Amino acid sequence: MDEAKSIEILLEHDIRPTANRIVLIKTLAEAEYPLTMTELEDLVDTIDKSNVFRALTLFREHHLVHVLQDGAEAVRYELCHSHEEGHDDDIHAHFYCEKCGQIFCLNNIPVPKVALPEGYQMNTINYLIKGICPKCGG
Amino acid sequence: MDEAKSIEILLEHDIRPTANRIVLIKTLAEAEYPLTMTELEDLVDTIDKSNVFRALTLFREHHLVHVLQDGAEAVRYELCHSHEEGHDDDIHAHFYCEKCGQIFCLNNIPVPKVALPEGYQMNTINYLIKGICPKCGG
DNA sequence: GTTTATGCAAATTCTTTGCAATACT
DNA sequence: AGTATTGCAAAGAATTTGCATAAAC
Repeated sequence: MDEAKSIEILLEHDIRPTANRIVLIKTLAEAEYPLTMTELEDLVDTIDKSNVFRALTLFREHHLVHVLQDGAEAVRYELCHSHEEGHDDDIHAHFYCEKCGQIFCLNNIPVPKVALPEGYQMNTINYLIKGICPKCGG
Repeated sequence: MDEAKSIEILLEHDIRPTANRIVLIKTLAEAEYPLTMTELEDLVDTIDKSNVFRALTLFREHHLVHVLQDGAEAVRYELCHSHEEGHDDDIHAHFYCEKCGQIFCLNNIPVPKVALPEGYQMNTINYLIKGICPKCGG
């Protein structure tokens, strides 16, 4: 992505296009997969991590980036219901409430499967729906 | 869950049923949603966190628990492709390779949607397929 | 008696904040 | 001038390891 395009994107989201932010956008755009903050830090090691952090926070607030693997922000464990080695035939959907932060298991909603491209072998699926739960939706 | 059942589960997975592990299994089984390590630590505050950590690692290795929100273990950012406030109409599937740890965007695989129970409002979906990527699958 | 599990302390890593200096309008 | 942005340093939080003791087989 060229600089002009980065600036355009920033302006579209009402963010002042500073030099640092332009580099960050460019780096994010060119990455082949979503980056962690740390990876982004390492790719643009001219920018201090506190600033990377603040830029990403700002981008999120302005809906310029979205966060993958949730907003619960953490590794979570639950018991497997199936007892076979290697895979889990009880994969159900989960719901993450963006207001109260709680995770709900939607046990009776099986995870829909998709056809994978050639060469990919599926083991399990994380299907996390994010939104507002009944309690918070009032 | 009673103690006998916890012991049975541990033995089924070839794990020695020590007192600590029995408590951890019981706690995980009774939790209404997947727990973070920290939450588990707090629920069973008799057990040191290093031990909780080692027990969970063991459980994972023996396929007794599975990990939600991936094994990349981290919050990741990527550019939004849609520019509308509040939601993202470019939600596509992601693939996490359990061997090399890389995340792949499956851009041409849209995330399948499911019908939510009454009261839940969806905002976005994380659809993460875990398995082995073409490179690692040889 | 040998192996396995545990607790404590401490090392790492990752995320976040305080503050003074700098850049922008 | 006044507000927004930045870097540095350091605080917090979460995860992970080393090691000596205790428990299990």
